[in-house]
Amino acid sequence: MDRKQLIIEAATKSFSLFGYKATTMDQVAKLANVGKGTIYTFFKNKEELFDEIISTLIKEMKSAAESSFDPSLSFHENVHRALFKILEFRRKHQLTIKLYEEGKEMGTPAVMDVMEKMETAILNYIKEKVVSAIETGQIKKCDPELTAFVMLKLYIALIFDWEKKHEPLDKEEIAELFEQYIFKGLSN
Amino acid sequence: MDRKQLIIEAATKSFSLFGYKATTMDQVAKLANVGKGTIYTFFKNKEELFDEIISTLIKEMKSAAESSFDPSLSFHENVHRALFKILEFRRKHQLTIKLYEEGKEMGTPAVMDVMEKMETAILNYIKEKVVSAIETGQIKKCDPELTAFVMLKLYIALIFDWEKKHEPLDKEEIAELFEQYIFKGLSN
DNA sequence: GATTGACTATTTTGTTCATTTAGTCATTTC
DNA sequence: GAAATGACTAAATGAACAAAATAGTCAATC
Repeated sequence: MDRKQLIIEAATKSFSLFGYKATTMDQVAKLANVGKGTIYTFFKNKEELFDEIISTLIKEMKSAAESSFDPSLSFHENVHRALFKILEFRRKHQLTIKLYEEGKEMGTPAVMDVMEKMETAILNYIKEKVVSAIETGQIKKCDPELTAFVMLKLYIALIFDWEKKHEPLDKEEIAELFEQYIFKGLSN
Repeated sequence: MDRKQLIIEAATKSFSLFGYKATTMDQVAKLANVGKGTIYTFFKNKEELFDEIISTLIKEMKSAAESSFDPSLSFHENVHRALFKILEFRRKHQLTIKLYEEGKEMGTPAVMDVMEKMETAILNYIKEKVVSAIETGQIKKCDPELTAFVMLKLYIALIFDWEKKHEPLDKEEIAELFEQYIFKGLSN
């Protein structure tokens, strides 16, 4: 039985359910059916355990997005597919939501750090895709970094902020809005 | 001498300097050279005094935006001018900065309420402009509320969030980006 | 009748002390 | 003897209480 994996799974479960701060190492040990000391043979401390989980999450997200990417399709279409994948992914992963909330309303430093890391990873991924879309002439010339930033902010605004005062938007609506605002433009 | 006005001015000064929570009614009374009881002959309580100040601020913001509106220019040029005026206003005004900070890092309920009220006022203003732009056929048919929301979020992201990790964008750059993303679209 | 500031009830803040928790390490287990 | 463990410690957190500050009142004053 892979003890390290057991620990990671237990910690992921607890972080997803209760957040970073409210997860104790005793709890993780108990959940993993492992002595607390064992955790410290694999991870230097709580934050490093957390970091490993997040790094894995980032890798999983990237490969989920990548697997939905089809170079024979248009950039536009690929953004749709990647968006759908990430949206599905997000629903499955309680963890991201929990952490986003904890970062915002408690400002737990370890969580803030990790969210920044995630944001940077996502921005770099989008940026890379934007660069190749410009190269292949699929979209207009634009600043890739700024464009990635705008796309992510729009996404976050639609997913998290809009829900605060309105009915949540479903996958199709979000994809449609992206198309309307970012790709086609409002001008007649 | 208009005692009510003196109170409002003193309170505005103190809110701007110290924020809502750190402003005491004793302080306001002293600053206004007025007995504390006098404040309560004009305002039911601290929050109502605060509300009156903010309502005035919102009115001032609206008229600042309105004054920058030029019907001979295109819709998107006007939207940009109006939004920029509002955000510039917000930045210049010590009070809004202080309140923005207090809302974000202390979450003072009265401040949060008021910030929401401000955001709603801005959103309604944009929405109204979007509605008439759709009617006059200047932009495509779209959900005015969602469009106002997206525009405001994009502006805030470009003006406040982008600066956290990059060189600030100037007025012209922001205007161009807004046109590029929202109005023209990225598609070729 | 308007104004006031001493007064009160409530909230906020500071402090102490008990509990919880991250991380260690001597002991146990296989 | 290497890996695993959980009782242990130092540090962080939070509960409980006391003290201070503050919003709002109201009888006295102008």
